[in-house]
Amino acid sequence: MANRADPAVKAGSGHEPSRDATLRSFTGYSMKRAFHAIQADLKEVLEPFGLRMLTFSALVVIVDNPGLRQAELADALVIERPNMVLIVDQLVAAGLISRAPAERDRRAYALRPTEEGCALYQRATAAVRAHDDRMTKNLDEEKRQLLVSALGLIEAVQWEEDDNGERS
Amino acid sequence: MANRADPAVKAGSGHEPSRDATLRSFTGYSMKRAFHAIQADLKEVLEPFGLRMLTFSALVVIVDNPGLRQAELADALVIERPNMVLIVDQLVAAGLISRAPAERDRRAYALRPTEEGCALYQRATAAVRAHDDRMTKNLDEEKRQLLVSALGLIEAVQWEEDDNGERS
DNA sequence: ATATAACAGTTATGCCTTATAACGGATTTG
DNA sequence: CAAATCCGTTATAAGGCATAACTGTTATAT
Repeated sequence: MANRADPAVKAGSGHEPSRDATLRSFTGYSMKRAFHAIQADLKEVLEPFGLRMLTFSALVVIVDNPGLRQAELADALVIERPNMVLIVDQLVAAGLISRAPAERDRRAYALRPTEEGCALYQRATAAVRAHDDRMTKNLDEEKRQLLVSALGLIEAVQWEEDDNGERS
Repeated sequence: MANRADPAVKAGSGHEPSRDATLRSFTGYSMKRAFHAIQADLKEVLEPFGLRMLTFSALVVIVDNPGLRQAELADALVIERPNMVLIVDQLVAAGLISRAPAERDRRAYALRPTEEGCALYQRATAAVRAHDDRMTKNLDEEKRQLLVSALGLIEAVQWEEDDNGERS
């Protein structure tokens, strides 16, 4: 039980030494707070481009993988298909991508960036890269890569945890 | 400018090497995916206790800081005061905390855990600790602490960022 | 070939989280 | 005392996320 994190922070001393000491010992809590900071900053970064986090992410994947279908896009971004509809709608309405019927399958749509989409992709990714550099400016490159690596390992746990579901 | 991340991943080769390669170069994107995995797992962990992430977090802070006010609790968890009301309501309704009038200030409430709250705190934190260990099982202790440290440094950027052209 | 299952996109719906404005009551400050 | 501030609250809105159910379409099985 007490392998780590044994703060026992109690009030009453006179100054409060961060009232969330116990929560701080949980990786998820620290991640939530850090991600919240990133999210708030990124929102302001993307606002001038008329993009949100999800529309930006979708645009990037579409530019990098022109012609993919909505289901593939949803899979890549780990978004449920129903929630993908509005995101694609918004990108189409903004003239950033086109939703053309897919070849050999009249059910699906092939998503491709327009010229405006490609242009905005360039400017937005540069801005987001600057944002990312700013948020990680207190980390040297080694620590930053270790952070990303650690995040990937955490995400991967869900796939190796109980290998029940997928047959792939 | 091109200090890192130059994927230029295009489709068409035949096998798709993760369609979100560009996004993967952004710290925030990796963090979102990792946090998403943690959140999903934690939700199931807390469900048997009748708790959500926010109610659990609030309960922990209240147990660790008995007698604090709602505004202080909201501050500690970086939650807006209006959103704190329902969380506290839920904890009170579950009989886990008490909302007693504060001394010397008839506006405020002093939040204290009940015995049931303390008991649930013990069991829930143990379960969450196990969950956290499970999610970080692929990280040795050094990397895990480095991860938490890096997350703290990222979160801290928002407080030291005033000299730049950003609006506060 | 035809019935059945599986799939792509969509609609509708609901829950949770987050954010803001505004209010009444209480307290502090000038 | 008057004004500003603070505490908790209500109302409201937007966004993210998840599920069921529906339409057409494609693939599969008998």
